[in-house]
Amino acid sequence: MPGGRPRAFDIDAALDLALEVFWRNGYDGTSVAELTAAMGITKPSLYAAFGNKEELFTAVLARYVEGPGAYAAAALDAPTAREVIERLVLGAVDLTAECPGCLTVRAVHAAGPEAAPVREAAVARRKAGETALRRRLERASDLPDGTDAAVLAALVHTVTDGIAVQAAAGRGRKELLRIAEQALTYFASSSSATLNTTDLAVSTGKAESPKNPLS
Amino acid sequence: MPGGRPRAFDIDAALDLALEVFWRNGYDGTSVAELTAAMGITKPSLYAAFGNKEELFTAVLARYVEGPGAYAAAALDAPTAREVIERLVLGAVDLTAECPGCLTVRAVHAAGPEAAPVREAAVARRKAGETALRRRLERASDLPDGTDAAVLAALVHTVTDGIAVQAAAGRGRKELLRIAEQALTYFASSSSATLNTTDLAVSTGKAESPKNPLS
DNA sequence: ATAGTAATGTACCGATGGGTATACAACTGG
DNA sequence: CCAGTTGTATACCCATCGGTACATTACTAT
Repeated sequence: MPGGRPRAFDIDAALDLALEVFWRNGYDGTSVAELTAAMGITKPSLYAAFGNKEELFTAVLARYVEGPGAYAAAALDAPTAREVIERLVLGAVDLTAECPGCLTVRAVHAAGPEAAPVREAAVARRKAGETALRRRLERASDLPDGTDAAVLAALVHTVTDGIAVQAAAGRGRKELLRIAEQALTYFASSSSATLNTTDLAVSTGKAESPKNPLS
Repeated sequence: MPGGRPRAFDIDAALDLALEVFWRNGYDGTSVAELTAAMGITKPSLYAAFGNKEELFTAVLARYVEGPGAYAAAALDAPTAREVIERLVLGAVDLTAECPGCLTVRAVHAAGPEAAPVREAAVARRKAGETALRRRLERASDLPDGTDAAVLAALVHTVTDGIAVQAAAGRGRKELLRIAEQALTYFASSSSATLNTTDLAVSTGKAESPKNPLS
């Protein structure tokens, strides 16, 4: 029954353009004027279609995980835990090398009380991804017995976050790749060398751990 | 010759107060009004003493590395590479757990052309720290032969960056510590298990891409 | 045709951003 | 006491911020 003037732009295409801007400049580093310029629409159109800047960002975030971030979900389908981790880490390099920085890493750093919903949305997305990884690792058969899947998932996440920061700090793709490979070498060496009884290395079985020498 | 009215506040104390604000909100998330409020001075005093917001930030950055960030330089004095790395990683936990996020990580994400000098200053500081670590690792005797000190230094830096992001994303100190310990376990296991190049860990050269499906 | 609806373009809103002009207050050397 | 100098306080500058009012345009249903 409803008529009305038809929208003169494609919602998803506009979201992709907005994504690019948010990706490069972060949430609070992006102005609505920049968004409308990039999207090729006017402010009233933006507000009519997406509500406001914050809602637009959460829509962009959803498109991000289904688009550029889809590799992460796909990585979980790899046959072994090691390959899952490898795909995640190398995928992080590809993702952040092409356009420095990671949308959720930037979003987590959004400042100010008015950006709180944005931070929370980003944290929720990150948590969901990490939980999925943890579940996948729990089902894995190629990890040493006693491996704490939650901690390992968090560590992998930490490494990919670090890669994103390194990319944002100007590190080029080649360097990022070497860092990623080095990290994977460490992961793999532990994974295959469970019996590699080194003096202090193998606390793998226990959550008990090295002591903290710092305050 | 020169007289003049004496400054009514202490420069270093003011810098510390500014540091706290920048730390919590990042460079472009912090307004001059917030700064003056926190520092207990007026805008003209701030501009007279520090030049402008950007110069104030670089001064704060210098104080950061000599203050809260001093643990990083001190860590290099540890007797072994392993202990150096341990101190750096655990130090990152302490640093970022108390006040979520890392000043330089945030600064690297500062947006806009006018923040370019800030980004560059942060990148320079980070690079200097990493170079110092690399030099220290080159002198170490407890690393496997053939270890690439530059890559290892970059990886450690990547992990500490990741920890900062995790802290900013709301991870608590206890969790951060477990992640850090897990990372150290991997480092240690390889450190004794020389060049444990496992079969597959390296799909290396391939730029096989998750690829960005969006325009 | 005409009524109803929804998107568009222009032009604007108050609030806040970084930064400053100007007048005054507090110190120094003569 | 006075000139020179330098920090402080009030009050203001313009640009930009996120968000909107309003009149207009383009469509559907009757």
